Amino acid sequence: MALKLYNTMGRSMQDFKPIDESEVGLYGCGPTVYNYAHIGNLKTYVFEDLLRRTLEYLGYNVKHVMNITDVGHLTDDADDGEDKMEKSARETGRTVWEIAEFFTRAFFDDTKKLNILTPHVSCKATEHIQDMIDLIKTLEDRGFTYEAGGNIYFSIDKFPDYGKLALLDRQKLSAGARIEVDSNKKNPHDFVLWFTNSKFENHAMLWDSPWGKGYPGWHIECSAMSRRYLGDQFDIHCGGIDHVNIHHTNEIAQTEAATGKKWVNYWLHGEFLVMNKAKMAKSAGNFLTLAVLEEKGYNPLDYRYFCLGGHYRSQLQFSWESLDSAKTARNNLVEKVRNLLEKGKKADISNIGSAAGKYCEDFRNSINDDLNLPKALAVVWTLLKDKEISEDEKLTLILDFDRVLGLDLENTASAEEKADDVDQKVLDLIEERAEARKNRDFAKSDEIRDTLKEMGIEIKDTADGTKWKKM
RNA sequence: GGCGCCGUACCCAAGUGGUAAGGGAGUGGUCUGCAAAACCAUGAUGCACCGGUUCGAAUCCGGUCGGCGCCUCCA
Repeated sequence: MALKLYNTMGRSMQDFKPIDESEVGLYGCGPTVYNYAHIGNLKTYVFEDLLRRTLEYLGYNVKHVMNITDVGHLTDDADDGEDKMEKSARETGRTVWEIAEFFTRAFFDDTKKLNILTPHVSCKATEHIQDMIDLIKTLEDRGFTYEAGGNIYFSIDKFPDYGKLALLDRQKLSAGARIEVDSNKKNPHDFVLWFTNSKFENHAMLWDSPWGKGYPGWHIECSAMSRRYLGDQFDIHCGGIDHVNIHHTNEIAQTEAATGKKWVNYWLHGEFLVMNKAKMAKSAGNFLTLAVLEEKGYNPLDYRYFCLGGHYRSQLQFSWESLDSAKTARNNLVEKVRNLLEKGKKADISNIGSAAGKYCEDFRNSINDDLNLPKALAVVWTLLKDKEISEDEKLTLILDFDRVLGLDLENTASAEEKADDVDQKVLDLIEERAEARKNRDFAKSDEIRDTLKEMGIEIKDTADGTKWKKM
């Protein structure tokens, strides 16, 4: 079975066929670095990571590009809200450049903890201003722009296909229902390519351009940078579902207007994380970062496992209860892999038996089915319970599957085995307790168990002696 | 108001025409000084509700109720 992906363009499941078999071009919209990413943002990056890993698992050579939006964008209101980065800088007494640097680093710290593969190219908007200017000039030369009130606008009426991704032709474009329309716009859905007219003095990020000193509109950066690194046409563009209507719609208009060619073949969008019946957002008061989860004792990979439990195209309900269940499940999985590592030996995947091969096929069919990771996880659990499969084969298959799951099972399972960083005192106490148990002094034995628990060490008595692990 | 999506057990969640995956929790058991862990067993005659199509519907069609998102920066 070939890889099938749900393409937002056309709203249908389609067989994936790359433009060039030797390299798949993948572009994902990256973060705007004015604040920490919340776990809802991170859900989308986990999804994109699963997409990339799936493609690589299936043998494709992927070129993954992601932008870093380090030019500020507007906080609210049509085109005249305050710039998010400037606001963050003003509030914290740092420069916008420091803000961008700080939160870019924080973002990559988070993705690393989630075992998200680093994009082959991470490109900053501020380092590609010239590419954007060039693209705007092309649009200008081709007659898609107009100047009004000091800003350069894209005229959507010049681009007949406008809105095909978002099915906008089926919608009545009723802009201005919630915000005041910028009176400079010929069509309410026109958007700014270049601003020279900022409402705010001391706007720190300004560049020279043929239209005057100013800064780029938001949508142009993705068009310009994806084009630089992936060319005029490439395979897959993904991002959050909220980008369908405006951002991706505008990107398509700009890029296709400039090149005169179809741009991207597959558009994939990740659904939102939902908490207390609302999408996660700072304004909704349900803003959780990965750091908060860590403070509460969760491993970032618990959150990754949690994301694996739902399909990327479905909203995922966050609750502490469901995160707990993901944590327990991941711990159980790691425990099983640890046992397999102790007893089994990793074999060559091509030499497994036919019964085991069936699981390989099931797993592959699951991810081929538009990245059905919940189903793929079910395959893993069913495999673990199957008594017909040897432990060597189980280990081999699961470590192979983990190339997609990205749970870092081999390292996690073996790392927790190491005793290097444990206090000698802990080992002494365990020894002392064993002695007490031998003498049937259970009061003392239980007391030591409590002491160890306070030290963060959990113990269990098995037939092979007492085992312990960090909680 | 327009557009898109969703409603499956206590929780999370697959399943889009052939008789309900998986995980967590719970319960019972084995083991244990006890505990924990582990292992074994166990859960929807049912898929928001009503009607229709069909030999057959969670899945298709119509309606009702409820929820989410986008239309404004947003993952």
